[in-house]
Amino acid sequence: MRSNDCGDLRSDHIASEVQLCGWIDRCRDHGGVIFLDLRDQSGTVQITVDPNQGPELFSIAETLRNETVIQVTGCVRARPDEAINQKLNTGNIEVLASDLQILNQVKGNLPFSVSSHDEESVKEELRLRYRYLDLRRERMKRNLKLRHKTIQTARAYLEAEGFIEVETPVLTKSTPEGARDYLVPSRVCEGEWFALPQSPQLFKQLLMVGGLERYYQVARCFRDEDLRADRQPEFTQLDIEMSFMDQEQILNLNEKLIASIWKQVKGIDIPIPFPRLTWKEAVNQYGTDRPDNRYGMELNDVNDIMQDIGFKVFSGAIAKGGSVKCINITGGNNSISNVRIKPGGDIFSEAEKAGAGGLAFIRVRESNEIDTIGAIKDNLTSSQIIELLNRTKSKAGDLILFGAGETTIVHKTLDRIRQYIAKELKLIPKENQKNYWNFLWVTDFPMFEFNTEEKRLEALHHPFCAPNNEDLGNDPKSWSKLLPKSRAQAYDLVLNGLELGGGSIRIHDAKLQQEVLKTIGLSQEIANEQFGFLINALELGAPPHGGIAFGIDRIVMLLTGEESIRDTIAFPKTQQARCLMTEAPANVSKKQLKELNVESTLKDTE
RNA sequence: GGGACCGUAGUUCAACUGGUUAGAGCACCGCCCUGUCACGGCGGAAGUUGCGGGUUCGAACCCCGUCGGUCCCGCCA
Repeated sequence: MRSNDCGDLRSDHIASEVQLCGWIDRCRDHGGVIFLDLRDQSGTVQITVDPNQGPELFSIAETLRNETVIQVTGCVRARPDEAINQKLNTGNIEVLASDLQILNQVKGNLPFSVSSHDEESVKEELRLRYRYLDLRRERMKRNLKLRHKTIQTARAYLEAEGFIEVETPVLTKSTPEGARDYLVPSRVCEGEWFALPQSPQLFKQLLMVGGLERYYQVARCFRDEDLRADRQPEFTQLDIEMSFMDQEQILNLNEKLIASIWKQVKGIDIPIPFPRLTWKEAVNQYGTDRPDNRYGMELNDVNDIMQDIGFKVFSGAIAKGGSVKCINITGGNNSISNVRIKPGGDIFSEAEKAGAGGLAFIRVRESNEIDTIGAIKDNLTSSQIIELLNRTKSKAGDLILFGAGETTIVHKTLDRIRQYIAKELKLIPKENQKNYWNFLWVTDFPMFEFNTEEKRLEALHHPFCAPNNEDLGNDPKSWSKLLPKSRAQAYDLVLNGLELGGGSIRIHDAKLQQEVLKTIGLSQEIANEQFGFLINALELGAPPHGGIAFGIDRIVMLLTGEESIRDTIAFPKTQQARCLMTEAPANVSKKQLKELNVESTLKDTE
């Protein structure tokens, strides 16, 4: 149907006869001559329709509207000097049409303009309803190409490293831990249900037991939880697992993988190895396990200074087992007014959203003088003030903000304020600046955290992470005592405050696996019912193994600079997990439900 | 489950404090135009202000409900 792509035509093609297909991006009808911008996947080129080429051709051209699909035959020719358009890659030439076929018309009005010349922002609701039109636009096309390149680069790298891609089931078994499952009723096995995988975790471990040694998969994962800008009910992981590799080797391999993606996709050399923080360091210094450490304002623990002072908000918090921590904002005296940190202010309300009751502050003046509320100032001795200023490395002109209370709330509050202020004061590097891409490994996560609602320990990552050998020791008899306080051989890759991926060394010992399941409160019976196949496999020659999974959608979001992963996915869902284009989910017939032995408990509204 | 914001011609936006016939750009339709490239000129059509109810002499605007979208908390790694 076509001999060339529109966007590829250059001066070299002058005098050659070409056939092109594509969409009308725009037309300019001058009465005597008509210019058509013809667009295909490669770009656009100007088609010139001259009445001298025949009245039939010309009268067809007069009827053309935006987004009509046409086929053009014509001759490439140089534009007159005064008509050269430097803004276009194809701006030196044009195609003089000799024949023009309409391949498809546009009926009625377009829901929105496709041409990239119309940069007006179209409501996302419309973009999603007519996603195929949105995909024709430059932005989505660019994002999907970049996504493709990201995945291709990963495949090439892993191929070179001896990995093989294996597909794992989408219809699988519901598991008790983790997110809510999407369920699929089985027709054949009456009354029983499949679940869609939250990740291929167990299958990839079983591939290792199966001797595959190096596996990867671009795997679709499903989680039936509420959505966010960076969360979709179905999303894609680059899932990797390998045998006979320790944590150090796995991290090395993966930072090379990430560096090669950034090199291929963005042309940027990312220095390796990536910096590392332990989980404990991350939480203590930044209040979160995925810190953005491109700007300062680290958290300072001032419990020792504040524990006995007369200001009860501070000393009382510590007495109850909580903490007092603070961040120093360089030059904050000028950049942040009191109104903003007092009740009703924007910074105060950020603290409130994190669960804080208040937001204490100290303004640092010359000669170690401070300004703050009387209740704090009157209760601090000058040596305590000097100690505080030293601890926080504060100078005259700085502003110190405090969180006091339950330690997790203090961390959450200061983490949130830190990020908010960095954004407000424009402390975050721009994409063209050198330290914009800030990769970080966070390691040594705890194995478990306490779930206060259910009053039991929960796996922080998942219950298949191997504990740290030093923490656990060699005596199985002491495992039940040592496990709850052990660190895991688990790691997360963090980029600019976003978690890109995470993984761990897995347990390959059946006894230890059972002990971990017991620790999170699964009885032996339930553990066997849910994970018997895994335990059996671990008893039949499982190699030491570990791996990682990266969130492809998030990686592409960062590479494209988009603020939502929806813009990296061809057909995403709305926050109500609905597809506006197909209108899924939708009702099914009673007959279908009956076959599946499923009945709705919703009242019939018909 | 909870909080915040949004919904006006096909589309992007406007419409003062509740006050005449809800306006404009682009798109669309008609006419004119041979070098434009976000072409230009003249004219035209286009609206259940998401939907339902209420308050009011009077509602796009205020109130209640509902549907849809976005962001966030809870939830989720």
